[in-house]
Amino acid sequence: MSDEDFDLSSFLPYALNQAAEATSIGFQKFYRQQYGMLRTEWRVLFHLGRYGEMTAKAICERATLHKTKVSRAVSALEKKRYLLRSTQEQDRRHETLSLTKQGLVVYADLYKSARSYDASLAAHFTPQEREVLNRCLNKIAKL
Amino acid sequence: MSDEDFDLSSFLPYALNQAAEATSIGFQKFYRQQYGMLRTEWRVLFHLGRYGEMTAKAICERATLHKTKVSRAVSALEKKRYLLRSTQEQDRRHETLSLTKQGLVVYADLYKSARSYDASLAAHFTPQEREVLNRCLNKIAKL
DNA sequence: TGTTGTTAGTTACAAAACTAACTAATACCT
DNA sequence: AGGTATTAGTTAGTTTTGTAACTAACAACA
Repeated sequence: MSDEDFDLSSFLPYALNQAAEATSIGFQKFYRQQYGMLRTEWRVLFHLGRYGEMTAKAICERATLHKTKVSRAVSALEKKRYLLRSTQEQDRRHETLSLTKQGLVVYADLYKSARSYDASLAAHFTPQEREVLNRCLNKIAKL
Repeated sequence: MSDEDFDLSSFLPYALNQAAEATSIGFQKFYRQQYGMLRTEWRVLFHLGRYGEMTAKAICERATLHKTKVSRAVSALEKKRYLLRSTQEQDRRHETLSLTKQGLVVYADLYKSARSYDASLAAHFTPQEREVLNRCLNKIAKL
């Protein structure tokens, strides 16, 4: 690659950020406008809805999120009555988080929105492109 | 796709964010640790170094950045003596931004780092994968 | 000329994120 | 048992971002 070809759009961290931001802004309206949620809150909600009850620590690890961010998201979701905490008896440092009825309803709605939003993005690509894109992104995320 | 297959790693906005964050963290050490720069500052510096002098407005448009963000980055770069502003005579609302000698040196160094960092990322993929990845990301960014 | 509208860029205030220090519970080791 | 180290999670203070209102310069047109 010659020097002239290396502009920002071919610099992977930049291209990833631009693409990530573009899609995030589009999806925000579902969780932000409709439910007043922040991105981290949506992620925590999704984790609990999709994978079942777990501790904040487990969410941190699965989502690569810092514990302070998760702690605040959990508080916010609790205040909205979307989740419940329950301290584990055998080790009172852990608290199991689980969605309330209302939380499950919100999750179900956002889950549907996520799927259809994802489908609308996917429509711009061939199945092969989607496969490559998905594989590469997940590989990068684990670097 | 069945419901069970739709987890976060296959949700494009999420996968993009995770990948973007992973690569950004890796590249931060170059501009942040070495030069105390923020991401927006690096982007502005790169624009001026790569494409030559231009106004803040032009940078906003090329980089899809909000004007307040650019305004602050320009002030920071000016304070570091990496760039100069000069008000255009024919329309005194515009100011042309250009890198100082020192700014050019920093740009050259970060440019080299960016290229080698990018190459180290690219090494994980086949030329074909890189091509698909690049094309898809730039397409998404323009949606 | 004067009024209205637009544009480039800045500033002020509020929201959100990051870092580091903290608390409370438990484990480990003597 | 008692002291030290870890671990889960929270809180406090700073930095960074986002939003909206602002200033200054110019344009357009009566």
